[in-house]
Amino acid sequence: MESTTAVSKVLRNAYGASPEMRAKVRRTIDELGYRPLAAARGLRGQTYTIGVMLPDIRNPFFPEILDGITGRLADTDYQVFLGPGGCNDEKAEARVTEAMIDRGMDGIVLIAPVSSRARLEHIATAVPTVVVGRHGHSSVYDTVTDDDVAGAAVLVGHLTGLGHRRIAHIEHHETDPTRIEEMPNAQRADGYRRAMRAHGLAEEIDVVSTSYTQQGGYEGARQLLARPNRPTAVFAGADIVAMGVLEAFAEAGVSVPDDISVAGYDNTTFASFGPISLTSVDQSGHEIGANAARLLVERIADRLKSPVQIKLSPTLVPRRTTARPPA
Amino acid sequence: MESTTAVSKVLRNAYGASPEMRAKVRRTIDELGYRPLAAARGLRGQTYTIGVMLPDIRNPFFPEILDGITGRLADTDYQVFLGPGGCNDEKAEARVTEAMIDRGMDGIVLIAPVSSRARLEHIATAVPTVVVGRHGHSSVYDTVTDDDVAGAAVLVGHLTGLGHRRIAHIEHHETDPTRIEEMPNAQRADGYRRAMRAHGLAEEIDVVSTSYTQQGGYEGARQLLARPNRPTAVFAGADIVAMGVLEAFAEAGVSVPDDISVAGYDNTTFASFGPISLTSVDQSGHEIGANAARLLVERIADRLKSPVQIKLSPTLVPRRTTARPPA
DNA sequence: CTGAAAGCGCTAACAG
DNA sequence: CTGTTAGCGCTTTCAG
Repeated sequence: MESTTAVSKVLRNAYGASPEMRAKVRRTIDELGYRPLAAARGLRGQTYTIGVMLPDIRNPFFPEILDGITGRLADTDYQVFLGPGGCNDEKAEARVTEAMIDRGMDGIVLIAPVSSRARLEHIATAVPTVVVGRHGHSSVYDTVTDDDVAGAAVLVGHLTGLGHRRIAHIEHHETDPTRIEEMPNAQRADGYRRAMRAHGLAEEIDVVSTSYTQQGGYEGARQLLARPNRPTAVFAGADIVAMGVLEAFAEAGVSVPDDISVAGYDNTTFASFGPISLTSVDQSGHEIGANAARLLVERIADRLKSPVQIKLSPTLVPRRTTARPPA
Repeated sequence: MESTTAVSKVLRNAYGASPEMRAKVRRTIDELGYRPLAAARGLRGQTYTIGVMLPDIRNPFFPEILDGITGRLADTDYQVFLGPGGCNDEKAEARVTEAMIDRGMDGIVLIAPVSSRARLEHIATAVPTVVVGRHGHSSVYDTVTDDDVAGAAVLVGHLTGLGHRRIAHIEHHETDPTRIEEMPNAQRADGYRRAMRAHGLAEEIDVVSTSYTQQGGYEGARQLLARPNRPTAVFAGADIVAMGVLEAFAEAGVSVPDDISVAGYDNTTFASFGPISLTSVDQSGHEIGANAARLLVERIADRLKSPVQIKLSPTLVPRRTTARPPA
């Protein structure tokens, strides 16, 4: 007769069950359509559940990361659940992460969290954690990021290569000092400044601070249009920002790229959409996700292993919104 | 001394605890930073977790529904988690729903599921369920849908009102007989046919069967362009399909709306984006989500209550891709 | 290699 | 109104 212990062992591929016993149990499980209750398993062992916090469902870049994560985890027993983490809202972020911890999740992936460093470490102490999209090391969690400085540089290089000099940048306004170091938006702005200087264009540096939203792009573009000496190219910190820029330019009768070139960052589906065809920087979200999942599984296996930082290289995707500046 | 029972009662706002006791317990909970383990609660009572299955993260219509759900649940103790349910993949859908049941979720919302009727009823038998976006009644689950027939009619009315007669429709090809009755795509195609007949345009009915993807829209548009007698307006079954249509038309040098008018369905952010400005039908996703959440909470409270079907009315959002047909 | 027994953190019945 | 006592379904000792 199969005991509950035997079933448990088979389920967990644990040591101490004969091949015959395994087969027999497997057969019976299939016949009865038995499914172990993950919540109960969690009380003693694992829940086989991994939580992914997405700050903004609407951002078309995140699905790429998610695909990378689920793809990497597809062959395992882990199930991924997404926590909707209210855009740029620390409170909402805290609520979701607490909820994940309360549900006994085995590990969590935080995508571009806005919480303080201290909170991230607090979370990582409670449960194995991988942070995506925040620069800056930690002794308790692993990180996977895109090299935003390099991405900004390659984009500025593309524009100068086309002959642009007056290249403006629209950034997401950041006040918090630690976040200035860790957030991708700040890194992109920094990369832009460095690249401009490297090309001898320090005098032309022109940064507009709004936010990484379509509205932010729209407002930023309006400000740039009001300049006595308009830029010939605009580097928007994210594709969604570029969308707002394109909208403002269309409204103002500014032709892209004939009058002004526009480039984004993230290579979202928006950017690749034919009629828009936005030049952008691709972060290879799929790889980011796959790496995050791998690191998380490793950390679940060994919570004390020393943290890893992975930095991936973005690539430029030139399209039809960038061209030579008007003669 | 507070007993575990007292704490449990306070946590659940249950009957049988004096105000003083409540206050005292609350204070101690705060001091100790105690958090109840949801998994353990679930073993006896509820997990305070609600699962939402999204078939496709990338579809910009779904976030609206999600906002409606989370908004309605924000003031409750329920926490929402999303299950990523591989686009149009019954296997993936089954895996996610099983996972939700295994985790002891208190209720689940299925958004536009593709699973068979039998499977939906099976799920609903195991856990309180609300199905969004599938027409057709059930005795075990509630449904919330948009009136797709009415939506198609209002759109066809808009086009005939502009003077169009040759109005083509691009639909998502459906073979399964039950799904033909239940899926929104089939309802929209049906609504289109009926509306055309109602306007005395039975002879002009022209349906292209591809899929609700950008690629499907692109291919459908190519087919329509190859017609000896091109339509003057195209009703794409979904905004994402309209995107593909616009791309094909742009490529072929067909001007929208001067040569051909184009309309979509769903009123996604894509459609509202200025430079695109696609005429579309708004499903009020927020309301759909809010209603789904309400029904689910009610069903969790009383699993035997008789099922409710809510059908919401869509509204037309006319924009710049539709105009009078060329003279 | 197998199975009986204890207990994970909570809630539900019950007795005080 | 309070506290004690049994489990929820699993995993994990620990004897056999």
